[in-house]
Amino acid sequence: MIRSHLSKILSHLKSERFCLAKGDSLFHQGDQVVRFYHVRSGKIKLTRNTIEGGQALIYMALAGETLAEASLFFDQYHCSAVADSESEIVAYKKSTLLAHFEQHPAAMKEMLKLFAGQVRDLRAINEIKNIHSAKERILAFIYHAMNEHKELHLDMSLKDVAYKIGLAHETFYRELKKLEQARRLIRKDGYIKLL
Amino acid sequence: MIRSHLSKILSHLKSERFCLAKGDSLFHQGDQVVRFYHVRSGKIKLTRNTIEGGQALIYMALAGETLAEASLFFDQYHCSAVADSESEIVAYKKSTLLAHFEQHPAAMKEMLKLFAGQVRDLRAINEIKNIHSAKERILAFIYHAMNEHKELHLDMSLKDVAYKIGLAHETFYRELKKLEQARRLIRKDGYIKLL
DNA sequence: CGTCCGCTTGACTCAGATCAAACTTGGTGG
DNA sequence: CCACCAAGTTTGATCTGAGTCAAGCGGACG
Repeated sequence: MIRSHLSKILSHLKSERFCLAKGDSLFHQGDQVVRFYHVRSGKIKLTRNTIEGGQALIYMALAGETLAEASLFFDQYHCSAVADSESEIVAYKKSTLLAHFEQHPAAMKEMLKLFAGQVRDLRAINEIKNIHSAKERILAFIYHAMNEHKELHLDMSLKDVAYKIGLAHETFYRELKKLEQARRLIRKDGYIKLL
Repeated sequence: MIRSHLSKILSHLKSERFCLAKGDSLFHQGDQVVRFYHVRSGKIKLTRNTIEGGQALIYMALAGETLAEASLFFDQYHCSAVADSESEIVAYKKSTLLAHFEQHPAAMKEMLKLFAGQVRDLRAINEIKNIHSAKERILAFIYHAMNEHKELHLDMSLKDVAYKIGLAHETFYRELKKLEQARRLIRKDGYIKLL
């Protein structure tokens, strides 16, 4: 899991702070890009209008992550952002940020590193989604996301994890239970420990 | 589809040129990262060793694309690269590239833009893979990847496209045929045109 | 106290994976 | 020029496992 160190990079930059209640909107698809956001706490659901007129979750930005990275270089947001729980957001003006990068290449380099990690991470999830067996898919995800102690701290609901790896949440619960019964892992609180 | 403009960014930088025959290896998972690669022609298959000891395709880098972006900031390659057809590769020393970025922030900014686009693209594919219906998944992919004329130029085999969107190639062929018979699209040569 | 939502389990169904086989196509080499 | 091979494409038949619907539980929160 790639975690942002953005706050370090941009600590002395002028910023705004927003506190959102669940359901509050941050921006809408098609809006002019003015700000770049960093999630301090809570979670922000990014959705996109689908062809059929529905809404599809494209990403769940958790505490410590940034969102709409690509928007920095585009004029309009290509997705909408809504708080999925009470959230605290730090926002930087897009123009301020780009100007800062002009003058501080080191900050830009950190940003580049951050994005590179994102690319790596997304490709891994993409690969995982090609595993058809639910059990193997779950194991692959845990291997991918766990820390060096073979532990996975779940900073989101199991339902969201299920979505993240492309499984129906019922299937996810079931397979997780089976894996636990087969002594492949232990679950407690917000942790999963691989055996 | 995000296409690289890397050659423009790095045109005057010292580089090496490799010509690979199909099957030739560029680097292996675990190798020390020395160079950063840009595909001029052909295609490079990126694979990763799976837990079970197999090989999983994680990305097919086509002409104009870069590969192993994340490796710029890591010591080892996290995947292996093998030419999937006769390919021409331009390589830059990692150290040269990073030094160039130090002195030319504009180049780094272009790179940042490139990565940001990649992130956007990968999230889109991720979203597409969550669509369960094969037919809808295929349509969503075409919508995503087509140009302004509702045409999609396939620079890879249908089999690879099937893999890219996470379908068994048989299913992909079948649904494509159905869509063609239902006059939703036209297929000819390496093109798909939406109606 | 009621509502919401994540979690859990059961039963059923079917769409897509899988196995199998044939046919194109392109390239290689004798 | 043809024989041959490899790989992509196509179609058929079968089957299974994951999606879906449904229903109940429990904790958080106002």
